[in-house]
Amino acid sequence: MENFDQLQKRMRLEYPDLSPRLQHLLSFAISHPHEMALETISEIAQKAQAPPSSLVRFAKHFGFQGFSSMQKVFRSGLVSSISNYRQRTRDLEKRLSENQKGIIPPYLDYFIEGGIESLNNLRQSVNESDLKKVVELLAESKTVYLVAQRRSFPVAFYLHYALSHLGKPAQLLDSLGGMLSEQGKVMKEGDALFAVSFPPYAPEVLNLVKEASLENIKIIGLTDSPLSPLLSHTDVHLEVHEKDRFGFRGLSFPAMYCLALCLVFELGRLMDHQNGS
Amino acid sequence: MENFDQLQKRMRLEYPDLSPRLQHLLSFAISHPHEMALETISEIAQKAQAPPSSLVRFAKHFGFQGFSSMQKVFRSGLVSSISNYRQRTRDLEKRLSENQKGIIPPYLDYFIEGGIESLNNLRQSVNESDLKKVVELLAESKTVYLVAQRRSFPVAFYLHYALSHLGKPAQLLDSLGGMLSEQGKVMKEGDALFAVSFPPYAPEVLNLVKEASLENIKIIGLTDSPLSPLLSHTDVHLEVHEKDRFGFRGLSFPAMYCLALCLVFELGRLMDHQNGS
DNA sequence: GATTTTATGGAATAAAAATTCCAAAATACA
DNA sequence: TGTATTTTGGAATTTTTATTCCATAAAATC
Repeated sequence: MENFDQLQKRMRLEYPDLSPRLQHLLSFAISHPHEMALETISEIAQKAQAPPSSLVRFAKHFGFQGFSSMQKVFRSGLVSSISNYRQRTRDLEKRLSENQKGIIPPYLDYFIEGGIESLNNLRQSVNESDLKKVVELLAESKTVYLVAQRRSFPVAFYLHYALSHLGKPAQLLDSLGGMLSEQGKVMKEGDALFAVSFPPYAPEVLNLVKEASLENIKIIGLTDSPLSPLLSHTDVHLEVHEKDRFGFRGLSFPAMYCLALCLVFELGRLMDHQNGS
Repeated sequence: MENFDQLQKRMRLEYPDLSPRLQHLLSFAISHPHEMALETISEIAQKAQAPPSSLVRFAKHFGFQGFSSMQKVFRSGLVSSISNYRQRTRDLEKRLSENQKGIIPPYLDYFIEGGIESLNNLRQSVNESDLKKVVELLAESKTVYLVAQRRSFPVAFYLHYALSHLGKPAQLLDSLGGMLSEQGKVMKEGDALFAVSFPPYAPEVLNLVKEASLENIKIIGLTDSPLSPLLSHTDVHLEVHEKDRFGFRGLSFPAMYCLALCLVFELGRLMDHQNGS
């Protein structure tokens, strides 16, 4: 019997020649191998948003007698990935314990562990009522302005993208051409300013926040510590503590993005709810 | 639903009080969890040298409705050995679907679990030699150009920030004023283009990549699937599969940022090493 | 050692899952 | 624009799988 890796390779190769539906199923199969291995044809069909018959057709296209025989290959792949995974974990543990000083590459696992730890910490560092308050402020405000500089900037960009897609009026204060302060002048009472700032706290952001707070604009802060200079001007703030790796603290910000995603999601729900009722 | 570890514990405890046949099945179940999880009742019956009805009886003895519901627990145990957070996610998903009306569920936890799962998957989806190749390409190139649009843009921005801080000449092609194509004209042989693209793949990025590859610029791709249109022009590529949450697939990209951070770190090491020797 | 109770296997049945097939929709082609 | 071809979804059917039930065997109790 053909093994899982071979099958996957073959599938990737044939992708361009498939019909739209089969392409769709193929990309589902590749990104959800566990589901393909373990669930029944109708459960998979539901998740992949396709009828069961298409899955049978899909299997047949790749030369299987039917869905079931294809699933066997996925199952064998699952089992072998388990042994690989266990092996890898053991290896990593061994290397780490043998070699406390210089960890031996690949470092990727090490960064992954750090990311997971940051995410786990997030559970504790964010309290539910602050989160709720932030979402409500965002919902109430006419326009949400987003500001961040340097390494925090991607978060603001990301929020701007997500809010816009939600239909929430949002403006990114990107400091294009050094016009940050001027960009900020557009804000009016009833708007909210979402400021993201991590050390070294950019003074431009701090200034903007100060000015905005004088104009009665609601300020939401996203930062890393209770000592952040931002906090004296915010109406609500969320705190995220990222785990550092070799001094690269929070460069990858998994917890922050996760929190941002959650915010947007909750805002979406709230907005739906308000429209619906 | 009871989880696999709890079940196993309970089974071991009851062992002495079971009938001979059930004892026999129990020891089979414990020593062959994969079979219990994946095969059909009759296949298991055959391997365990017992009739199928005994397996049903076995399951019922432990309070299950039948064999199938017990098998689900074994399956969840199988998967959780790959990523032990997955079961929790499933439980959460189930709770969410059971309770769709107005509860205040811990959505943040749900996104956290998703992030953790993405990070865990990253271990499997990135292979070491590709990663190494990317780092080497970055090290060799005179200038690294970064391109991405829309929701992928923050990653490119982030990489630009990190590379610059490392002392690696880097340029962000940000499409400011719609000048993407013109910005790309600056690239010369000896440079590298790092393109990030996730669905819906921005055509501008694809075009830029095509043009660059004609000019003998090394192309590095960061994308989500082997089916990405980018891939036919890249010299190396890295693949990241983000877990989706309520259809918000990869909006928060924890795995991608983690990978990017790791890349930068490895590049830094390589550069240090080359300068030092 | 007879009788009651419990355990067991396997055939019959029920349930679930996979597959087939056909009509309708979409697409390509003339 | 009409016709042929391909693709698609879903209901009907078949196959597979799980479960029930009962006759028989084994063990325990008296």
